[in-house]
Amino acid sequence: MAERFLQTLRRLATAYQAFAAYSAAHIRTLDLTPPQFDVLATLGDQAGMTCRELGERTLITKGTLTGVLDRLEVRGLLRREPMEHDRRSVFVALTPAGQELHARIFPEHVKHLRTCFAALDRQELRQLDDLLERLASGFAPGATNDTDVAASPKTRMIAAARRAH
Amino acid sequence: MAERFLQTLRRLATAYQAFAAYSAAHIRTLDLTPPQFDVLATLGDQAGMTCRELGERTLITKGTLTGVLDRLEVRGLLRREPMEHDRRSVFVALTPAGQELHARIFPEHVKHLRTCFAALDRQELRQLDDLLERLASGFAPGATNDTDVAASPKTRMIAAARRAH
DNA sequence: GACTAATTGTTCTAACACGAACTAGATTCC
DNA sequence: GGAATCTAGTTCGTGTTAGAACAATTAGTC
Repeated sequence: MAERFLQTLRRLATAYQAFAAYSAAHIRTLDLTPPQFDVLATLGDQAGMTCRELGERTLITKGTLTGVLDRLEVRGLLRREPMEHDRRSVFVALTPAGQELHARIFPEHVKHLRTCFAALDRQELRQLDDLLERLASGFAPGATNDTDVAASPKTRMIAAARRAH
Repeated sequence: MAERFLQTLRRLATAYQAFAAYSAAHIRTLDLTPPQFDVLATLGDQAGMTCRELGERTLITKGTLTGVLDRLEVRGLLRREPMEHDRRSVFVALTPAGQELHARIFPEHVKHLRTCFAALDRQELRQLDDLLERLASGFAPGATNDTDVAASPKTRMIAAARRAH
């Protein structure tokens, strides 16, 4: 058999793409972009964090993050403050308006996503978990993340998933 | 359990992201962007096709595709020809230089990707296939693709996977 | 045959995406 | 304590992304 793994790769990409499209379409109706939603989801119910930590969690590279935060700040959903101990760092947090928006749309979006997974029962979810984890560990060895290399590609609802606690 | 599916969602996104990053890093060393590689991989060893078909296969929306094709055309890797029967359509195909490049880098990239899947044996690949397919079918119901809605999100090595025949 | 509707590809806008260069501030090391 | 090094964010350049508006063309309908 010629390259059996390519079929699985294709399925992985297709499944992810379909899901991402479904999620993004809903987010757009909420008047946000997917990266903006990721930031909102990551900062929601939190005191705040530095740009560095926020970038690591959302997998948004720092260059991109500046622009995303700018747009949220202009809309009054987010604020930036200089850090006291380390004046290189910037502390970012949601404003009350941002928290309010998060509280309103985050549960709604999760509910919207849930239907995607209705086709799999609990045991299958666990099975899929297991396979995906082993797959990912195969090419994230120690994660040789020299600074930026880690947070490369575009994310999407990762933040949402992370907030499952 | 609060939203069991979110954990699986996170794994799915993480696995895909990690893979996409790994693949994209290699593609960049070949002096191409991922979408450009997708086009090259889709047109390789083929007579050619219309923009519409190319867009469907690579999941690149038509607006984006125009720019991607422009850049490949400028580099002499691709050519566009008017279609005879339907003068709305454009026929795109690789030039000899494009075919030569494809023949040189496509096998190399597949080889590079293969190591990612070394962690799973044949049976596990099949199992993963099955779960992913059922997952995707869960939210691609009839695919209510009124025109563009289908080809929404960013692709990556999808074309490579498709060319597994 | 003319009118309407649908399709193809391009153009345009706003937002991301990555890498690289840059500034300002903190650490290390001698 | 000062020089070399590292780190955090911003800015910039090129390319991708989706969506919407558009012109050109074809198809469907009467």
